Amino acid sequence: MPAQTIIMSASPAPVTAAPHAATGETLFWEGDAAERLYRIESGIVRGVRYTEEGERNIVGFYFAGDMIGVPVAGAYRFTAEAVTDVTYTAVLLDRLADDVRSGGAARLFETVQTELGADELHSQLLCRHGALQRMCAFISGLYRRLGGATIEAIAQVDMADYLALTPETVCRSLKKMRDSGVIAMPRHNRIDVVDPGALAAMSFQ
Amino acid sequence: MPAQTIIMSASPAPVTAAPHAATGETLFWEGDAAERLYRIESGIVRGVRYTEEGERNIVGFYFAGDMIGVPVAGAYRFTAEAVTDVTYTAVLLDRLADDVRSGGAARLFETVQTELGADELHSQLLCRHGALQRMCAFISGLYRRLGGATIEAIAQVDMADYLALTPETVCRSLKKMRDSGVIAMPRHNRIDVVDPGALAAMSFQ
DNA sequence: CGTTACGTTGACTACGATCAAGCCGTGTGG
DNA sequence: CCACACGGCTTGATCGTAGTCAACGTAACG
Repeated sequence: MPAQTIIMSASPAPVTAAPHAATGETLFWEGDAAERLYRIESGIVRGVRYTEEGERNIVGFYFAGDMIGVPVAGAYRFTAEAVTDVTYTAVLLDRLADDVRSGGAARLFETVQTELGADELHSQLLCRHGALQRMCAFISGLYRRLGGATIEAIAQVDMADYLALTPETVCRSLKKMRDSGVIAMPRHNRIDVVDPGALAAMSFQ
Repeated sequence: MPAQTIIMSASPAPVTAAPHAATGETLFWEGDAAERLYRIESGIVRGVRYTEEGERNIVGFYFAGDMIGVPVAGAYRFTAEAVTDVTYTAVLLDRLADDVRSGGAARLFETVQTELGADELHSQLLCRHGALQRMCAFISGLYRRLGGATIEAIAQVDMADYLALTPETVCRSLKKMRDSGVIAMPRHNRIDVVDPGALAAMSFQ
């Protein structure tokens, strides 16, 4: 069950602690009626969808500053699960409409940038032929997005489900990247980007 | 150069002929400042993007009723090219903001449904392993979207660039589908869906 | 009528999925 | 505290499939 905490209507003075979701918890479920958007304040969230055949797909990873939960036909497009401990702010849809009213055309699309951008990125990654290039492009993208050399907490299984690869292939690709010296892995779930330039170069075959 | 015709501000009485783009013409360019959205009235449009390495990617096909041209950071996300002759309506962004003002939360996301849905579909297709399944899912999706048994005018090269396959593989997959009797191809650029059920079934391996 | 782009077919190859086995780290119960 | 089990990671061997290269056929257009 997702955490149901939301920012209540009118209590501006003392900002209570931001709502929180522990590792593995679900923020919202695919298909549920969307009442609010979630703005991630800290931590990592993964967007999950299950195919008719029962395969798990990851549609995106989301980070601090991202706004997720945009509905299609009133329902959430994917299930949002906390990869790490996550703090977030919930924004009621009605409240959002007010914002747009005052913000005008420019603000109109701000709220959907995250999901539009995430989907776009996902397609671009999947278009790359070659497991190694896909992995390099993925890690390179994370490196830029997170603005730092260290990527932590994302399981290889999740990368596999995101990039439409098998866990074995992900593992082998990471090994190649280690052997090439573009990354280091002090622990299994931690990737240090050593040579960002070479990493980016390897994204384009 | 794209057709620059737009619906002018206040002339409600006699509806002039809808703006028109001939086969191959460009409606808008990736990266251009987005001033208006395009609502397709008839025909087929493809969304195109070129990678840094010069490869052509097709990000989506759009049909009558679809609204395209949603900007990210003020710029169009892809180039829109007319696959067939196309008629469309241009909606100024300012006008759109007015609409949202009067329409409230529900209308807020209506304008982005097309692109959000298209990106989602694209990811789902690309996630399928197996060229035949990908092709079947693609054709099956077109069949449902177009609400008819006939799919015309989409080149195999375009399908290849959309599904991240080679033209050769697309051709061979279509041949298999012909041999299985799920589709017929009276001409090279026309596909008749003969057995929609079997087609859908083949989408899931 | 020639040119060009697209489609078709075949032979070969490379890459990633699959199957199988073992390893490691974490968490739980005796 | 250790034993054990579980999930995730790692490595190897094999196989199938889609990419590649090459050649030819066919439709569309000026």
